Amino acid sequence: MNVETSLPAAAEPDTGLRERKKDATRRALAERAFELAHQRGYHAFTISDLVADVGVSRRTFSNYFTGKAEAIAAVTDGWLDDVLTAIRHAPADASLSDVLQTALIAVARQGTARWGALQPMVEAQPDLAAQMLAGDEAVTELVAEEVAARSGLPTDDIRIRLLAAFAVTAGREVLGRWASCGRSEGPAADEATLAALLESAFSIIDVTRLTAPAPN
Amino acid sequence: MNVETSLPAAAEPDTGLRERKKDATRRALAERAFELAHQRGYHAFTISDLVADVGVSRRTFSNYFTGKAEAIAAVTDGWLDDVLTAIRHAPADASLSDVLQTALIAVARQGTARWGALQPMVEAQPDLAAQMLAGDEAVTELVAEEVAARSGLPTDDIRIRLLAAFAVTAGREVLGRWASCGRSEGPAADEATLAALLESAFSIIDVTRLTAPAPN
DNA sequence: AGCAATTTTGCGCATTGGGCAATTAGCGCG
DNA sequence: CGCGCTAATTGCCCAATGCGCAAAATTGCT
Repeated sequence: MNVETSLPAAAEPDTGLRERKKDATRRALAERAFELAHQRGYHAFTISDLVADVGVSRRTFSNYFTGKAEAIAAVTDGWLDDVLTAIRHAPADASLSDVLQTALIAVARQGTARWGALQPMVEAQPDLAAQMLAGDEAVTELVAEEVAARSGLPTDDIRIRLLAAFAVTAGREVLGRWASCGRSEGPAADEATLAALLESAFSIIDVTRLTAPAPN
Repeated sequence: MNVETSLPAAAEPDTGLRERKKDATRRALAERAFELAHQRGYHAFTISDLVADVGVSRRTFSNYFTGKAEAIAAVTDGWLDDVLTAIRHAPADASLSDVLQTALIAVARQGTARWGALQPMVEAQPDLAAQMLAGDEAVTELVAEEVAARSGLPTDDIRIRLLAAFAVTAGREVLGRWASCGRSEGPAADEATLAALLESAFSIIDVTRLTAPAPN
């Protein structure tokens, strides 16, 4: 439809009222779905309840999401941008490992509160878990592109893809542990714990050999 | 309801007719679901069609699977056992990296044919993709236990878990590329390609520092 | 204001997931 | 062999879902 290449459009590709309204409904639906699931329980409310609360028709919901799980999972939509911009803004001479860790710290700071409530739901509802996992795939794809651009290797290099996948998985795992266990100490100790977890996680990967070409 | 429902291929804790019949029905449903999805397309048949083919009631299907996706995904149930036994039977002095690669080779040999047909379906149907991803989580858990036992580290060591997750992801990725691209050469060349892919994949991880304890 | 594009909505329907109770089929035991 | 016991299958049912379709409402642009 639109030729994106000629437009700068860095910040706001479309500030029209239309887009903003669409965004608003989408956000409202996702937000309320999350809240309802958090308070009443995942199965304790129907899509009809949700749309009644938000003030749109039952049919409109289906225009935005295919189901309850997708709506709830959408509350994490913003986190992706944080990760990507964090990667882009990283100094050019930093190691890939450090870049990814920094990016994960960024998203952890902002997303912990939500994750604390989301994590138990995800673990209890296979529906939601599957949805989140599927979302991770998309995130991995985008992270892989960033990492590829930074490393100069092709996007479909298997190592790039696996590195991105690792980063995403590590992020989820670290965030989960951080949100659930280190809640007793102060914020300073929390930051230290987070960094330690990340370092431990990334200690099993080695990106120093990422210059040679790959077979596929 | 994930682990216990997988099909016991190697060991048979219960050889009663009852269990064997249950296994048979489950297998038949999964198998036929896969076939139908393969031939007609994922959305081109209903559960009612499926049960009519297999010869059980509509209600019985729901006793085994929660949906079409779960049934189809169940055709890969056996692969898990191959991976686990491969890990267990590996020599005690082999490096973790090698052990995992060998295990993946084992499952690749047996599962390629199926995967060749499954892969496109999974990519086209988000339903299925989510289901497979969710299954990977269960597999990761079991692999993590094996790896933990072998390395002497606790199962919930974050590095163990991430290593297992990496292995599973790498397996999926390598298997996918291997099944889709290297189909022109002979079987010997295929084996070489597979080994090369695996080596490339595992080149980004480093398990030499896995002796020190982890913070969490 | 007026027209085109897009979104929202109401209606309807095939499909689904699962609770419940009745029926059937393996299994152990005397 | 017959007889309970347990576990699995089935039919019946209904709330909930996902989505196609066309009408109505809203926004963008001139």
